[in-house]
Amino acid sequence: MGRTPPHPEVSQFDLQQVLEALVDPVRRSIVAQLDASGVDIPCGGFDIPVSKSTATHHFNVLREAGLIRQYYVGTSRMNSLRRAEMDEVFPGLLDALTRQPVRKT
Amino acid sequence: MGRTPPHPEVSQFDLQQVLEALVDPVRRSIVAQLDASGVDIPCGGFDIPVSKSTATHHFNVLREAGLIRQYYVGTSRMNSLRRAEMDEVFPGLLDALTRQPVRKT
DNA sequence: GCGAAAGTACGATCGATGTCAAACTTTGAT
DNA sequence: ATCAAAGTTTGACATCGATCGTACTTTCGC
Repeated sequence: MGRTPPHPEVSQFDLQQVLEALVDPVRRSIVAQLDASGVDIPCGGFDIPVSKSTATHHFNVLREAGLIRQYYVGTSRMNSLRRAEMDEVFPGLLDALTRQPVRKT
Repeated sequence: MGRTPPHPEVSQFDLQQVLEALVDPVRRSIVAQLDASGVDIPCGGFDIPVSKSTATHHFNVLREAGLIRQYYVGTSRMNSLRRAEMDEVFPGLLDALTRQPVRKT
């Protein structure tokens, strides 16, 4: 593994892509948990009701949209919320979403 | 026709449903056009690249999510953005979205 | 009344996406 | 060296939703 996956630059953030990422409740929950905790969290450290392979998919979608940054620490893939960068490009968006609890299903 | 379709109350607005409505570019374009014009617009008065039956579907989704209010005037169905009510329940959300241009696709 | 205009209803289609299981890879610890 | 832990990859599957065409309904104007 060891390789750092590609991350989009701020200038490439796309609203459509960000919305498609955030419309999924599992992914919105991941973002909410990152936002609430304030620290980076490994993939396995989230409370989400899906299998590991599905989780991998969700993290990929979030990373490709620019919502999280991922880096390895040993065998763990850490996830960091790109809060400031998102706020810069889409001011108010994450605020509006994290202010609300994520729906159950 | 003549009958007024059902509209959700503010207390029933659901973030998941609102996001699912706004993730579609056509629907986001409808909301943006309503927001920009400031006046009510009949279904046929929007600049959207879909057939009439598809348009009907999109307006239904927006209405059921609480984003627009619909009422008949003759054979025309008028559409009104429920801006204040949305802002009340999801402050900042419409601001964040209408601030951005709707992507082409 | 009749025709046109504005939508709606109803299927049907087709692509996208969320999901999982199984096999694999990489890293750290013993 | 071996094993376990943490993710990834791949392929399959199922569901959902955007789309359209056609037929239908309602209302307005002549």
